[in-house]
Amino acid sequence: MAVTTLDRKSPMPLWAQLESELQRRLEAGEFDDGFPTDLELTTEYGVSRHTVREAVRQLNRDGLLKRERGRGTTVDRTEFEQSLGTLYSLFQSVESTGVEQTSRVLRLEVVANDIAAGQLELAPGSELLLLSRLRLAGGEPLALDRAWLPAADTQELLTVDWRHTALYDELGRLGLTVPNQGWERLTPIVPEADDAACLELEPGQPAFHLERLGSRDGRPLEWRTTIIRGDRYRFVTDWSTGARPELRPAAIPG
Amino acid sequence: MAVTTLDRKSPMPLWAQLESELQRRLEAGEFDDGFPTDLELTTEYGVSRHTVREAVRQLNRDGLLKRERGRGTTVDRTEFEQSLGTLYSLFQSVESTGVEQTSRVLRLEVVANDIAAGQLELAPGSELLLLSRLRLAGGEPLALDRAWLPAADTQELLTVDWRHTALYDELGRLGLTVPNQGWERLTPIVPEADDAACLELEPGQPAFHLERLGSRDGRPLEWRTTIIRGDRYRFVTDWSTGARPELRPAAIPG
DNA sequence: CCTGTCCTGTTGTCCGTACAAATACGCGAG
DNA sequence: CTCGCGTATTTGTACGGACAACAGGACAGG
Repeated sequence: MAVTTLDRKSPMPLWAQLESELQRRLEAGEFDDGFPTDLELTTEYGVSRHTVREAVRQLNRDGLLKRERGRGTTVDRTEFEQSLGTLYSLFQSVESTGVEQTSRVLRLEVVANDIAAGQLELAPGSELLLLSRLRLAGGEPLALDRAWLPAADTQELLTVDWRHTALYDELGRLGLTVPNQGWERLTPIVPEADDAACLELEPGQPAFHLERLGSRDGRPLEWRTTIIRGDRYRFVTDWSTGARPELRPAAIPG
Repeated sequence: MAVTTLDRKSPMPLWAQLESELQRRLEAGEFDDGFPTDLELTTEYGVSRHTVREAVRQLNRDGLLKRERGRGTTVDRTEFEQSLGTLYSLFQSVESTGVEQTSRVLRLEVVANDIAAGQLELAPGSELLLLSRLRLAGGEPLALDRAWLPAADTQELLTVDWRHTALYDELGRLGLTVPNQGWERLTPIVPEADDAACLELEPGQPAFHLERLGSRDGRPLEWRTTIIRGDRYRFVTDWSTGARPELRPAAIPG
């Protein structure tokens, strides 16, 4: 183990070098059983505690670490989930109200869909795994979720019991690639008649339409469209000064 | 001016007290002609430079200040606008495409509206100033905007030429109170027939409905509802790890 | 007038120290 | 065994100093 990877003659500040070094070791999983204390890092790298704190402060700000006075510094494993975007926060916010969420699988099969294939950068007519679920919150329909994945290497997903689990959790559990970046797009729509019936919406009632592409290092892995009931779930943002504007879905009681 | 507003026996850290104090003075406009240097603040408040930097660091992180080595610390006047939420970023993003924005005033009069009065915490039947505008981008309808303000003290707004100006700009220009906090709520709707006609939307087409309450120090000042064409403007968020998810409207070309 | 140099002011980085506050843990009393 | 207390550990806060990096102005020389 090289302990002195810090170059005092480098134009890059010491704390920045230390930050990169610690992030590298974090991603390598070296600190899964406890992060070093400030004192340990000062002796290990031969820098002052001030420098250590400056480096750790950045990692703490990015949500990779959680520091607690008296307890020490720990690795925050929730960071990735927090960055999963609108869809994740929707189900998260519903769950935080204490309402139980379940899924009813409508379709789980290999299909062809040229729109999804195009988003996944596959040839038209490529075989795709379609997972179509109706998501319920407390027994009431919440959203209609369709996810397309390349059929290659995802055959194991066909045997999963999807009623109480999340797609990414299953991908990780089966050792498949989990997206680490992507984008989402939100539009208002009036659902098709059959979709509206699924969601128990009156015909002609509007809803949110969320499209989502999940990728791993730039390679598309998952195309998803979600229709969210607009009468029971809204997006709310506080823009009080100081707090960053952040849209998060809010369940409407009743 | 009391210079020593810092209480060393308070449980709140010195740097946090200093941060609040500086933010107050910032909003009061005291530093419009230059922000003090670290050294000046240390002598003025009798704390170490470390404490000053910790306080200023927060303000810097929130985007209120911009520090530059050798040059000094300056007030970043773009921050407030950046925190104005969805509505601001909508018009901002449209403007960034180079398309010219204009407004056509539909109504500008004193009315009574119990929903708006309730949001503004006024008695039902209170007199409100209603500013109803159709917002155009490049000649095409973009949004239908209705703003209600307490009629008291806002009579001057009746004489403004609203075609090329923003509500908050006019409030500031006339010396009236400008909101500094608030919230927004986004839902999907199918606009009423006459609203749809205004926006040149086919009947039955969905749109975004944005409701907004702007306040000053907790006192409601402005209730606004905006209907945004959903076929030409969407909310897009990137959730690549590291970058915070941020919804911003995206104009759809064509 | 233009240019390069020096000087000054300002923020960034880095070191040292000390105490406070919160938690974890061992140990003795009951 | 359980509870409470004191001690050790760990991070937060706050002080001090020193030098480096950078921007900008003053100034001499061409």
